[in-house]
Amino acid sequence: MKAQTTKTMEIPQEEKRLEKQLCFAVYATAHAFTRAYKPILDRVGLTYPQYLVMLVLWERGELPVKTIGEQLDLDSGTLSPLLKRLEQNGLIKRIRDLRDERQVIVSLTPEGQAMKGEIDTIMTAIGQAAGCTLQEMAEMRDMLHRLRGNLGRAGTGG
Amino acid sequence: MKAQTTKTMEIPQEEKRLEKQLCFAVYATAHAFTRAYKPILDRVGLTYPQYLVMLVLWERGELPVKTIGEQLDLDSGTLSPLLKRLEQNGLIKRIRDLRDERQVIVSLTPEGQAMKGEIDTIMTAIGQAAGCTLQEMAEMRDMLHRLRGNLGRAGTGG
DNA sequence: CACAATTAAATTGTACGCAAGTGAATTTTG
DNA sequence: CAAAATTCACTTGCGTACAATTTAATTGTG
Repeated sequence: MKAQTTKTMEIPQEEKRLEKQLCFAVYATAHAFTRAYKPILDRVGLTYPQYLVMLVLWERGELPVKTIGEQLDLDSGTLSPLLKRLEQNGLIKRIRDLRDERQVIVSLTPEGQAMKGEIDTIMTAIGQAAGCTLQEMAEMRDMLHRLRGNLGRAGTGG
Repeated sequence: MKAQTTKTMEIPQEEKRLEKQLCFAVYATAHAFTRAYKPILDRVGLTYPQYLVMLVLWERGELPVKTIGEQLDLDSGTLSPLLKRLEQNGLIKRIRDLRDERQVIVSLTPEGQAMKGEIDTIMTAIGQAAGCTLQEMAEMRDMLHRLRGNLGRAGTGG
C-alpha cells in the first residue's frame, strides 16, 4: 500500500486524474446550468449573467457597480456592457452618485422590479432542474464555496 | 403534517433558494478555477479551454473535431477558432480525413506532444490550490456529474 | 444514377469574462 | 493647499460559448 522505492510520491497518478475530473466537472456543470436556465430566461429576454445581476438588485436594492461586482465576482469590464444592455432593455437605471461622482448607482426601473414576480412564477413552475435532494444541494453548495475560497487564495503566488 | 396556514409551501421556497445558491456556486467556482489555472497556463501559452482540448488529445490521441466536442460538451462554433489558434501556435495539426472529407482530424505536433510533460507541474500546482482531500474531490466530482446529467435532461420542457 | 436528407466543420453575430489602459474624481501626503 | 497615489467606471482587445446559417461531403431513396 505504501509508496514504491522509485518515487517518493505515489499519489500523483490518481490525484491528477481526480483533480482533472473535478475542474472539468465544475466547468461542464456551469455550462449545463446556463443551458438549463436558458429556455426559461429567454421568455423574459435575460441572459444568465444578466439574471444574476437582477437577483442582486432584487435582493439588495440600488447598488454601485463595484458592489454588484463584488457580489458576483465580476469586474467592470464585464459589468459595464452588461449593465448597458439591461438599461437599454428598460430594466435598470444608471446614475452617477452625486456624493462621489466616480460611482455609478444602479437601480431597478418599475419594469425591472415587476419582472421579479414573473421570474419567480416561472422558476417555481419549472421547479427542480437539479433533481437532487435539499441536503445534497446544500452539501454541494458548501463544498464549492470552500473550494472557491481555496482557489481564490492561490492566485497570489505568481 | 401538512403545512400551517401561514406558510403553505415551505419546501419549494427553500428548494428554489438552494438551487439558485447552488447554481451560482457552480458558476463562481468555474471562474475561480479558470483564474487559478491562468498564471500556470500562461507559462505555456494556453488558455483553460485550450488546455482541456490538449488533455483530450494527450489522453486519446488524434480525433475528429466532433469527438473533441463530445468530450468537452462544446460545439464547432467554439472549437473551430480555438483549434485554429492551437494550430497557429504549432501545438496541433488539422488534416481533412481522406476517407470522409467532411471530417477534420486533429492531432498533436511533436511540440504539442512534448508539452504533456509540463502538465505534471500544472496538475500538482492546481491540486494544491484546490486544498481539498482526494475523497472530497471525488465526492464533489460525482455529485456534479449526477447534477449535470439531471440538468441535461431538463432542457426538453421548453 | 439523380436528388433529397443528413452530417461535419466553418462562419457570422451576440454576449460574456478578463487583462490592460484611459480618464475623471477622490483621498492621501508633503 | 498642491502633487501623488488611489479608486471607480468605461473602453479596447482577445478568447471563449452558443445559436443560426453556410458550404461541402456523404448517405439514403427511388
